Order: sequence, then structure tokens, then C-alpha cells
Amino acid sequence: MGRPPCCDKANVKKGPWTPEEDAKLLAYTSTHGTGNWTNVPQRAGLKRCGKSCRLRYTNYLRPNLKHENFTQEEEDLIVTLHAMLGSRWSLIANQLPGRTDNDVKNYWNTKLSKKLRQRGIDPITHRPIADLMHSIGALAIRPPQPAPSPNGSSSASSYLPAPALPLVHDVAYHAAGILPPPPPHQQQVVIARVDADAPASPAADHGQQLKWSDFLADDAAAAFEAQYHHDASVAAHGGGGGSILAAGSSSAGGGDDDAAAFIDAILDCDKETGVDQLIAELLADPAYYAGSSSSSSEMGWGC
DNA sequence: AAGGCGGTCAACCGCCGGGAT
DNA sequence: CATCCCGGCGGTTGACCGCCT
Repeated sequence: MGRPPCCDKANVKKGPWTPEEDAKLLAYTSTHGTGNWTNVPQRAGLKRCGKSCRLRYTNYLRPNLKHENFTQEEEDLIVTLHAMLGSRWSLIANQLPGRTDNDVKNYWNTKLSKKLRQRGIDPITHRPIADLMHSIGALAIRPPQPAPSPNGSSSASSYLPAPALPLVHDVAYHAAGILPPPPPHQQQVVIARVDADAPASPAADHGQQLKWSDFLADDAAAAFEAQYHHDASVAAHGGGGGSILAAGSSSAGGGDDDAAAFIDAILDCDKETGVDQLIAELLADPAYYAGSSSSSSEMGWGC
């Protein structure tokens, strides 16, 4: 059997907190600390769920919280971090002392996303809206692509338009200390891909349709990425981090082009590294779909 | 003065991973 | 090993407020 339930949900109060409730919660946390939220309502004399108490405390009553407006520096940092992390509000809030994830999330949804749109920047991809429209249009009417690539492994990266902000993503990751400095070859790859905006479809090589496996890195690239990323992720996240792209190097090089193999590769890598948050980041960032398969290897996501 | 409307933000909901039993 | 709950998270809701007509 597991633990007993945290609270009697039929007998808990919901809705806005009263000053009396705040005082009780503050009095309790100041003397007993914040552990074991399950017991907090009972011991503090509150008819609230422990979860509600925790939320109230962390978002409003916690000491050292800033309640004033966001500064320009905080605003810039949020935008930068959102470009890197997507809607990982807790991670973003960790970089902003005195701010909660709820604060950051609300500020983004109510202010910053609108500001970006007014400046002609898509708040999801952080790319110029005009650039996005151009990309969409190019995809919709893309003619058959000549220019076959001699190396199939890099074909996917050159097939789709390069994202406008790969350098922002990469630099910001390293600047924030989330990833260690990239090895020299990665910077070269970034520059090469940004410069190479001439589309060349892998499908055009043999007149085939694009495969799932075309989005998997080749073995040679994966080998280095595997070691680098593993080390980096352990250092940065205590074992966290992983790349879906280099993940099934066995299946990637083997020409297994169905969706199941692709997904298996993702899952294998995920299990191997022990974390999947970076995958979630990738999935949350459409720029990487539109950009290239090499984006994640540039960031050191190899396993 | 009153109703509509949009912005803000506290709080809730539901999901997930990890840990306790 | 299986079950179940806790804590944390992101998404969403709804109350409140100010502005406009």
C-alpha cells in the first residue's frame, strides 16, 4: 500500500485566501519550516489542501519574493531564456531571484508575448514573423530539389530553411551555464549551417520521400556527440540531458526508415540518459522542427 | 450610471516522475 | 515488484479591476 491521502477533498476550502489564512500559514511555516505539506493544513489550523498551502506559500508568502514590476533586465532575460527553453517556467524563474514560475508565466502571457508580436517577432519560435511566413510559403510551394547531397547524414539540415535564431539558442544556453562551452567543431557546424541556406532535399538524392531516419545523425557524428553530451549532461544536470537525434545510431545508420524505429531510437536514448526534459524542450520549440536535425547536435545533445 | 470589454493575476486542474509503503 | 501518494510543473480558469462607450 502507498501513503494515506493528503487531504479530505470534500472538506477543503477553495478560492482566494483570506488574511487570516495567510497569517496562520505564515505563522506555521516560520516556526516549523516548509516540509511535509500534507500535514501543514491540519497543524496550521487551515481547511485547505496541502497542495493549496504550498502554492500559496511559494507564490505569495515566501520570504524574499519580489512583488514589484519586472525590470528591463529581467524582461530581457525572460525573453532570452524562453527562446532557449520554451515554456519551462520553473527553469526560467530559477534565473530570476525573487520571482516565481507563476509570476514569469503570467508576465509572459500578458505582456511579453504581446510585446514581441508588436515588434514582429513570433513569441513561440522567436523568429521574425515575416521570416516564418516566408518559410511557410516556401514549404507550401517548394519545387523539386536538385543538388543532391553526397553525404546523406547532413541532408536533413539543409533541406529545411535554417532557423533565424540558432546562434541565439546555442550561445544563450552556454552563457546561462546550462551547457558547458561547445567544442570547437560545434561552432563550426553552427556557422556552416547558418551560412548554408541553399535548400537541398535528401529526398531528391534518389527521388525518394523523406524518411524518419533521415533526421537521425550519422554514426560518426553521433560518436563524438555521445561522449560529449553524456559528460556535459552529467555535469550540468546531475545525469540529465540527452539527444534524440543521435540516439539510435544503430538504427539510424541501418536504414530503418519507419516511424517505429525512429520512436524506438528516441526512447532508447531517453532511457540511456535518464532524462527527457531536453527532448521536451526540443518538442516545445518548433524552430528545431523547421530548422534542422543538426540543431540538437550543435547543442551537444548526443547520447 | 451602467454595461461591455480587455488586461491582470491568484488559484485551480491535471499530469508526471520519484519516492514511500 | 506493484501500488499509491507527494511534490512539482505547465496550462487554464475565473474573479477582479480599470477603461471605454
